[in-house]
Amino acid sequence: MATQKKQLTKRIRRTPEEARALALESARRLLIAEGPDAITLQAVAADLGMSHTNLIHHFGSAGGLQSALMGEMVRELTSVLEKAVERFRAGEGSEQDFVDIVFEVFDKGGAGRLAAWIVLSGESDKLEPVGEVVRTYIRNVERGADDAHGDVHERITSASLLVTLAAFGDAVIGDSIGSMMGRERKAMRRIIAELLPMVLMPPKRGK
Amino acid sequence: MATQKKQLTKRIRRTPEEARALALESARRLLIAEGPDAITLQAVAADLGMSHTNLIHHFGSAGGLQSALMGEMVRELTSVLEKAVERFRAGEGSEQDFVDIVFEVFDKGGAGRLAAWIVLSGESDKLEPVGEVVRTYIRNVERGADDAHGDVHERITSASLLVTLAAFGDAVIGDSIGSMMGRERKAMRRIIAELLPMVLMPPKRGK
DNA sequence: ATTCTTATTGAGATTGTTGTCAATAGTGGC
DNA sequence: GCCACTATTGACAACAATCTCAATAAGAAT
Repeated sequence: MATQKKQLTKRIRRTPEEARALALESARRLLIAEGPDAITLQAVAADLGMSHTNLIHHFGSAGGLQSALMGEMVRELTSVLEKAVERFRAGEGSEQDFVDIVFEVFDKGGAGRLAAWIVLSGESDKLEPVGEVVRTYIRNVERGADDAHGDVHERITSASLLVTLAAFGDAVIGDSIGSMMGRERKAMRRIIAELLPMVLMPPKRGK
Repeated sequence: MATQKKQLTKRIRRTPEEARALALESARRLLIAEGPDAITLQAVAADLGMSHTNLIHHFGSAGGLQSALMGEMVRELTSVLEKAVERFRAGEGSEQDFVDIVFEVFDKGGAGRLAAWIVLSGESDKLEPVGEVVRTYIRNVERGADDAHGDVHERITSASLLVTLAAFGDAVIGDSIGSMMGRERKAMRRIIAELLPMVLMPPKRGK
């Protein structure tokens, strides 16, 4: 029967949803600002002014918090991608617009650092929902495409690969690489946007 | 005067260089196989069958080991890049050969995971040596290039950006993305090699 | 052999993180 | 007001990682 010390500050009682939302928000800030290792129960709790045991109460464990964060960010990423792809298919934006949106979610949204973290910690399967979006996207575009330019499937997956990898790379090391080469940060986006038509509708080669 | 327990196994005495080399080798294996968090003094020591205090003796601290590993890998990366660039400039290989070499060092060499780790842990300045290589490369190529295709500097940095970011992205998340799209791993290399001439010698646009 | 250097080791001390457990205090329902 | 539910907390245990320190042993030099 251990006795408990007198309470110093007033408790703030939140709904479970709100508590979880606050924690995930804080964890994401930490991820983007200081990297994956900074996401500890203590750090998140301190950032929110609550005890770390409360986080365990809501997420079950430290791993639970990590998984929840990954899940949330993957959901957000897929959602943004879905909308961007839909707009592009409907002809409501230029290649540059599309590329910008993808680059933005990987960079500012933290999806790039998130993906790097997930892969580096050996949990690649957590990225599967993104794969699902990509696959249905490819299927949809194929249905609406004309067959004038050879293998439709190949062209579309090539373009997707190009944009995704470039956006990812740009988000994680674009800052370093850009400053090394003395180029402004947006350069990569322009290059990709200009190359996109070449991949989607390549000039006919020998056939 | 604490007494020390009897020695169980024979000590293996190495030269400092050999001990450091072994440790770095082991640390690199751990990085590639299990991610940055797996590189602990204990894990490396266990892998080598030595005590972790010995690693502290040779590297000063856990951070010292990390820095040494980063330094070594960055040196190797820059060296490989230098040679590849030199060969490509001398016309001794196709675009595909060049791209393959860069992709390979980022992937198998672990440079991709290394770079991601460095950036995620906020030590981007450790990548500066790579920047130096890239800059002298750009200067060299500019000197030998003909001026027929507009802004030489812009074209060359664009191509470098493209290859570097793509190789990095491919090394870190290429496996996941590739399997999501049901494409073989080498697809990205082919795409980049095909696009390279378009960036280096773009078809003239309106001028 | 003897000495000297230093690579190597075991034993704690320390710290940070995760996790358990019982006690406490908001909040809504009665 | 009273009660049940549970979000929240403090105390403490368990563990892993880093690091200090003195002791030890391998190899070279003399």
